[in-house]
Amino acid sequence: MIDPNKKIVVRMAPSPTGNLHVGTARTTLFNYLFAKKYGGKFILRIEDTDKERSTKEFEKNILDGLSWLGLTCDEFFRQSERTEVYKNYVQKMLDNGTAYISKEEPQEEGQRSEVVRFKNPNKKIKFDDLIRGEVEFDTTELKDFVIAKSPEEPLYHLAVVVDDHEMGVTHVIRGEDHISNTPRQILIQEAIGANRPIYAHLPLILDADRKKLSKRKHGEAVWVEYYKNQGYLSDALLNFYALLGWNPGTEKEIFSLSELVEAFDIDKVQKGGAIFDEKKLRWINREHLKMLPKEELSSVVTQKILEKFPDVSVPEKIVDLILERIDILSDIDILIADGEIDYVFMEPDLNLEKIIWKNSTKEKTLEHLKHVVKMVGNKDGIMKYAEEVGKGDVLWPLRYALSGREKSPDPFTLMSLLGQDKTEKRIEKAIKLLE
RNA sequence: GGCCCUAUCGUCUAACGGUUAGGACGGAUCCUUCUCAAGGAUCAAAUCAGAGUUCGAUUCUCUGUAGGGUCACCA
Repeated sequence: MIDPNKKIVVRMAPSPTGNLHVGTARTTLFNYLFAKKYGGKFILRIEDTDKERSTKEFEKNILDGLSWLGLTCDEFFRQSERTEVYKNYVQKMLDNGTAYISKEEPQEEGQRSEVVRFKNPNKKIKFDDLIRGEVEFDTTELKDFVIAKSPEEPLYHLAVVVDDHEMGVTHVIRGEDHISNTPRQILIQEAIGANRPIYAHLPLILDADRKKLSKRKHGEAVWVEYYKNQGYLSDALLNFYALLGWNPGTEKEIFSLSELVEAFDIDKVQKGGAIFDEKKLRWINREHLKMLPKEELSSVVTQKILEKFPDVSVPEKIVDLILERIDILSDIDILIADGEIDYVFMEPDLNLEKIIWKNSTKEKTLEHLKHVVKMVGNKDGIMKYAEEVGKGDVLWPLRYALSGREKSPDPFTLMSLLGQDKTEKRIEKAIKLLE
């Protein structure tokens, strides 16, 4: 299937009419993986022939997003800078009769009274799709479609075919929503004498209702930027995109980008659409978070804590504690906002009823705390005592005295987080409350 | 509606035409220092339907059904 003697050239051709979409990012990844796997070239081409809808802001968002993801291209083009090239091809087609100037009745504002139409030979087009196998269309129903508003203003199909030809693109890997564009583009290739690239149409990413992901319905959640802002790691996102429609043929699920390149095989790409499951994405992100260097996570955590508690010193040990409770970086904000770790930096307010474990008594609890406060730092001693008199009776009030919370890490973790002084102080406070 | 694509647990998916149809996410239950979290273990959970080919179909063929994509002077 892959000819080792022929250099592979793929391209990603996003249109800057919106922010970087997750579907675009996924398709880019597959192009990137395919190119890197076989030592090919990966071209990024901005398809901004639609001057009305394309903006520099969107282009920047797409470029920034791809670079954040680490999907770097080998060559870069912008269609708006290539109008001369298209003009030549339009002229060529006009000259050889595969296209003609057509008089039109403008139906909408901005429409021309003259456009360039393709002279449709009305034939059957058959092509081999790397993923789907043989696909056949009858192009008759396409009629003489418009390929340019004017020789200076090419439309999508023309520009794509010309560029893929000029840039030597060997493989067109794109979303399945383009499959019905393929016969049109093959027709144009034949008209200009271009080689036909090998096509591979990727299954779509679907929402929970099995529909194409749309901005209208899902808002910002269709943008890569949204996931970046949520605190997803770029490698985790890439890992997740790859598993949507592809599998390594092994049971390995967590991959770095370079591991994906290594494992990638286009023959293992699925045909059916795949639902975007954020739960699985969160899990993948957590797995990547666990592999992150400690210092990196530590600096993020520290920074977020200092936003709420400006002058505290942040204990190193808190990073592990937080890592256990989060899937994505923004979960840290939630943890902090909910006061889940306030006890580390502030003396908690204690509630008399809550200090006492289940059906224990005030007297017993007081006795236990008085005993334990003398053993701070001696974990074995406390455990031994707790086992003698009843674990819950000792550990619950101890933990509550330190955290002021019904749910928290265990008392020994708390003690090491707080240090001896604070620990003793808090237990004394609980004792006072009980007396 | 026309054309095209697709069809294995709820989800992502594995399975030379021969498996007790496997794994992962999520869920449930249990264990693990009192609670939580994390971790571990166990369990539930699928071949869209009907024909055909075959000694034998998840796998090949056909039909049906369902879902999706696409039908611009957008890309």
